[in-house]
Amino acid sequence: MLLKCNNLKEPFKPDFRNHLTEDFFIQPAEIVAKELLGTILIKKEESDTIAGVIVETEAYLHQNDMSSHSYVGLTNRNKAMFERGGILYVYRSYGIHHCINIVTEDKGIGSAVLIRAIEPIFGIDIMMRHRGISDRAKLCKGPGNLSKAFNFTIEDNFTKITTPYLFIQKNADYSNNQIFQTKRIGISKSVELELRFYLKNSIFISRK
DNA sequence: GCAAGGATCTAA
DNA sequence: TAGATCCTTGCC
Repeated sequence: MLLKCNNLKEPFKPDFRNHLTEDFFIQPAEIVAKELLGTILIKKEESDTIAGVIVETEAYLHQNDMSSHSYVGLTNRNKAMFERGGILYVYRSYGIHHCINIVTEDKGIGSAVLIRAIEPIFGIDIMMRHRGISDRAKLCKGPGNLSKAFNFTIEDNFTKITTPYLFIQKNADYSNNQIFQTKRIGISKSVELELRFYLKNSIFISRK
C-alpha cells in the first residue's frame, strides 16, 4: 500500500542551494526544534540518497534542564554538544541504539535538538534495507529507528549538517495550529518542561 | 509489562 | 574498578 506524503510542499528534489545555513542553528534549541518541523533531512553516501521530512523533535537546553546531557558539564560523551551549532551530536542509547541530535547555539553553550521522527520520502528502499522491515510508517519512528534507517552511527558524531553530503532543506512553513507542543518522552528529570514538538496530523511520529 | 544491551559516569 | 544510569525498542 502506498502512503500519501502529507508534509511535502511539492515533489521532492534534493537542492543544496535551499539548505539551512549555520546561522539557523545558532539560536535557542526550542526555536530550532520548532522550526525544524517540516524541513527535509538529506543524507548522501556514495550513490545512495536518503531523505525525509522532520515531523518530531525535542529541545535539550543548556540551563535548568536536568535531562539534558550537557547538564553535568563537559564530559567525553557530550563533547559535541558544546561545539558551535550546525553539527551532529550522536550518542548510544541503552547500549543498543543511536540517537541523533543537532547542536544549537554557539560554542561552549551545550544545547541540542533531538530528532525523534521523520516521514520517509526518498531512498525508502535503502531505509527498508537498513531497518530490515518494509512498513514505511515505522521506518523512522523514534530516534533509534530513524538513526538505523539513515545509517547514522557514532562515526557521525561532530559531522557538519551544512554540506552537500548532509544538510537540511527548507520546505513548508507551519503555523502554530499545525504544531503540538508537549512534554518530552523517555526522561525522568525535568519532565515538566514542554519541549517536544511534532506535526499534528503526521502518522510518522513516535507516540501520540 | 519488562528485558536486552553496552558505553559512560561517579564514587570509592 | 564496581555499580547505577540511560533522550529505546520490541517483545512478552
